[in-house]
Amino acid sequence: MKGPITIAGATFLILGDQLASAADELRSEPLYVLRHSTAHLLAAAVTQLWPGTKYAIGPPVENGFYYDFLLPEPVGEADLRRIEKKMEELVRRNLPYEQVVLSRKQAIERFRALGQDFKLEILAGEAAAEQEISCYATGEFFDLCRGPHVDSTRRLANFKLTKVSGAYWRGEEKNAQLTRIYGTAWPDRESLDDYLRALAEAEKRDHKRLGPQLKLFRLDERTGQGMVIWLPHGATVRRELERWIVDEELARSYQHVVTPVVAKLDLFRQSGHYQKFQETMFPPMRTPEGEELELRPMNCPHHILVYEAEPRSYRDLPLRIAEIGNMYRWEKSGELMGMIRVRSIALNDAHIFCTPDQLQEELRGAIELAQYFMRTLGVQIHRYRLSIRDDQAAKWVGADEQWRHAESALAEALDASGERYEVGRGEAAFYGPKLDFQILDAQRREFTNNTVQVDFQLPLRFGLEYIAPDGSRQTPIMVHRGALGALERFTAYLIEHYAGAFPTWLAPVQVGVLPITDAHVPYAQQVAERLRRERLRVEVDARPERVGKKIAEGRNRRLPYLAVVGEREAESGSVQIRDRAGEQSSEELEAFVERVASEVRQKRL
RNA sequence: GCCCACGUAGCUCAGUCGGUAGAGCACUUCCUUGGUAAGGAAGAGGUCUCGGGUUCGAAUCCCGACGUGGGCUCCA
Repeated sequence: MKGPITIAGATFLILGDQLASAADELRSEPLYVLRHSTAHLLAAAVTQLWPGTKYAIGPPVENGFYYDFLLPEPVGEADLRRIEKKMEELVRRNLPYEQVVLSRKQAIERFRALGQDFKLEILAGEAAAEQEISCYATGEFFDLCRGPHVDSTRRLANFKLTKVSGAYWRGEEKNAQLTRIYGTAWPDRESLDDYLRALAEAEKRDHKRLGPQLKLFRLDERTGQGMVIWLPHGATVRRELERWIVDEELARSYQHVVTPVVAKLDLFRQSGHYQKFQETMFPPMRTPEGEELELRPMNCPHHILVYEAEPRSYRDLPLRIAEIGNMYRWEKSGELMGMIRVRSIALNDAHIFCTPDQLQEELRGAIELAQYFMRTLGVQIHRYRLSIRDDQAAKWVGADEQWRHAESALAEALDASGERYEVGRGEAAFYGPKLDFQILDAQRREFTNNTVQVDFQLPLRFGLEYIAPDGSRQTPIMVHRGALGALERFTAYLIEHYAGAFPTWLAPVQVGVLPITDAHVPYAQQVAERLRRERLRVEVDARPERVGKKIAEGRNRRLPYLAVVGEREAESGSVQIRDRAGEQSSEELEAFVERVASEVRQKRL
């Protein structure tokens, strides 16, 4: 399951096993060694504090490390301080990290004597082939480990334990749940402090904090979990995005449709969603008349019905059916997160029905459109991932040949785009491989923002056809593609990306007009009216407050422009403009109107 | 769903050993009409998430439910 694989003549590094299976060069990186050794230090402290603890694995990860334990009693965040103290004590004792190479038999005996069942499992599993078993001893702590490590615990000074969570042994839900303790570790005090400071900064851009603060959205338990209330400001941002998306798609020969969020359950039986995706679907509704209705988890079946609305000829293809489609997924309660992971989802969705000859170009077009959207918004795709099957056949539907065809088609389209990408085995959709556009949130957690998928299955399940030039009936290929992604997740991402300071064209309020005294309110209203005639979004702050306060608040609200108007401006028909950078300028009202209107037209960043 | 936390005014948060509720901002009213980052005063606002329990007495301790956060699993 590890190592490079080859698709369509190109070779890719497999992701998904994180650093735990890192290549040998990576294992010797100084920072990797430091964090890996700190993980051992953590385990040494924990096993001293809680004798009888069984330790599982403890790899370095981005910014730090963790170690998984089966503890004799529950351990929580309140215990972290105590564990850190013990770690510091071990650091002061200047304990060496000593490599001990044992024969397979000796190793098994040793870990059996220690009662370390997880290590025995590893010896019987992934380390089964090795005859010489590398172990490391640090004081009384003894671990199965390839190393390398630092020479002594005294090299480890700049660490901090950060959180406790549950984690399943070998990452499988049916296995025992272990206690995972996370920490961060750095070569020097400054790097540690910088990292902790950056975390605190990231919290300030957190969409869960900024969203309610800027009145963009709220979540209320009375709507049910994962159901977003888009407040007027957030709805404005979303509406601007939607208008833009629809315009751009219409310009690329997409046809927009509107379809309902509820359908008979049989529709999802036919599509296969109910068989393969059921645990992510809301339970069916049973009507008094005995009908079974289902909230749709995806829009594809409805778009297939659009395709079927009339007989199709090859001349109709490619047929690009688009919708900003609402769908509902029953995500488990613990999986929900702010607006990034929700249960009511509005996807910038489309299904392209095409011939095999057209597939390449359609995939490229879908990739380019997504990139155009991202470029215009000044956001960056963190990485591209080609998600393919793994060898657990039960998870996937369709013939091998079609999967291979689909995988190579995506790989070729990606190659043509010139983007570097990685391969995610086992990350495919149940009906076909996909290309995932990955983004990072403020805390550098990775999410899939958008996908482009090739699908041979659904057209077959629905018996879709088109008449080919020779008069024969052929099955079209379906491309499922997002471009912007889900509006909830993407808006959350934008809030964090811009730290709430949306580009003017997206800003819920673009200009705040601030009269200096009551006497200037009529002129302020005039200015606002003029701006509104250009379809700009304006607010007049007519409260009897000092202009300094109005400015402070306008800045807190991240308004792109504040127009201060007083005696001078009213007389000369001008505005005193203050932008978000704090730059001030006096401008003729007409010049300002044109400047902002043009900035909005150009969607300037 | 699972593990670990958390839940006090609209928001951010204090609240000691169990003794009956506090601040700042926001809101309302009054004063102030002030030219570029927060004027002054007063007022109103609470079933301390909900339900049980322990106790003479619970925001505080215990149990459960609900919700939120960080992870795990899953995923756009």
